[in-house]
Amino acid sequence: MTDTMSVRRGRPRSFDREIALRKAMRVFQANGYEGTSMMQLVEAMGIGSPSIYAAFGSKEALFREAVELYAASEVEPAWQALDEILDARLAVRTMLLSSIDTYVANGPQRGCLVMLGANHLGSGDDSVRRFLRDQRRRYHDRLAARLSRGIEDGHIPSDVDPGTLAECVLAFFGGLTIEAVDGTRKDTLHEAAGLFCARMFGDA
Amino acid sequence: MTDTMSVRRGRPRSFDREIALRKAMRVFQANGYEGTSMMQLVEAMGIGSPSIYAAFGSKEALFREAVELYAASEVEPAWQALDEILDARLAVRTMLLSSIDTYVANGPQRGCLVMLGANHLGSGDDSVRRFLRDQRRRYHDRLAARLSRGIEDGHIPSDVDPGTLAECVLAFFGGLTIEAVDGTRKDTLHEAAGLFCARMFGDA
DNA sequence: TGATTTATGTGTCGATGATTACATAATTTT
DNA sequence: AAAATTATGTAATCATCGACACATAAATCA
Repeated sequence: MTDTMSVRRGRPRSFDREIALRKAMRVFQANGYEGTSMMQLVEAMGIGSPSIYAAFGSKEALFREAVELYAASEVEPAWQALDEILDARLAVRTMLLSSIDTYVANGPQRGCLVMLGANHLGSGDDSVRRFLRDQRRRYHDRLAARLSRGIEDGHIPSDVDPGTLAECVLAFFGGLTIEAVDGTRKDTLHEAAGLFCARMFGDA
Repeated sequence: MTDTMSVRRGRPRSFDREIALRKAMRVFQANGYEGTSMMQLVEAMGIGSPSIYAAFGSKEALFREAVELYAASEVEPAWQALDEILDARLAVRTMLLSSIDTYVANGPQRGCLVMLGANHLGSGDDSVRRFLRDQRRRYHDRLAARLSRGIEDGHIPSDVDPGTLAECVLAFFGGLTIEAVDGTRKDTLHEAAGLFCARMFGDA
């Protein structure tokens, strides 16, 4: 069959959609959803707002794409430790430590866009917050699944509910991101994460 | 000596400042700093915006007073467990469990105003965020001091740095508030906090 | 009572928010 | 080359933001 997309006609887009999205991601990461204005996006992406709306639909749709790109390119590398490392205890610890490196690494952008990207308070009908909340739920489920497997493997004592344990890890994880934006130093966060894992899972 | 305040003259204020501040606190708690508009405050407090500015100075000044009232009336009761309970392990656990009750208790207002009251992301020159960050630092210091005393008392093993331990507790605490606004049920949070304390401090 | 002081309500200010109309420019198709 | 199609930049739209000017009302002081 032929190409599913209709043939491109008319004036071609003057910018690279992926690059523009990545720049938007940086702006959102630095300022959050409500904190970034269209003007900031226009300046950072180097194109006019009509082009943004034509290419992405709306500020919220752009934000969602930016979050997905962020999840794939920034948080996923750290979380892959869960899949790659055999010992569940070491896997979780590696994930936490790598995440800390990610948050504190690139310049003024600190903190996780998934965890802190939008206002946490506000009437519950906020679709942006619901979107981020669902993302967080997925991280919880992923953690719970990995810990459950760790129990089967005998790396984690079986007297705890993996869901509860995942809740602990995710809560600690979320608090870490707040401490990161509060300016806590990387080695301090590392020490805290190390202590947390040692106590929660026993010394691996 | 006479009253330090100059004698009250002219038209007296038609509203109770404390009551109005408490109502403002509720609005801020429900919507965060950036999320609440002056119009919402006007409606909730039952007075015009000029009266608000006359009584409190600015939206930010009102927010600061609201946060202080919140800290004194909402979080302090739970944190007093740190001072009142002799065993540091039980003190911290009681503080966490009571805090959870506070967050999930009063209707739609979930989550801690000190932890989640303002955008976490944004250029660092935001005075409101700095204000909340300083509040959080004080909680860290308070935890560290209590844990340090717990080590002296022999309730907590002395092979850990109380500052690092406090960092763990505060991170977990902050993450709990995010989970609370995400809708996690109270008993789930209780179980997580119980497990966290059991693992971090040993069974008390 | 009359003068003074202070709070209130109405309405508005300039700034900024997201979104889009409109005319123009740059392509592809015929 | 002409027609059709699509993207771009400028500028406007409508809503809302925080903050305040102004005249008025209500109290205290002399």
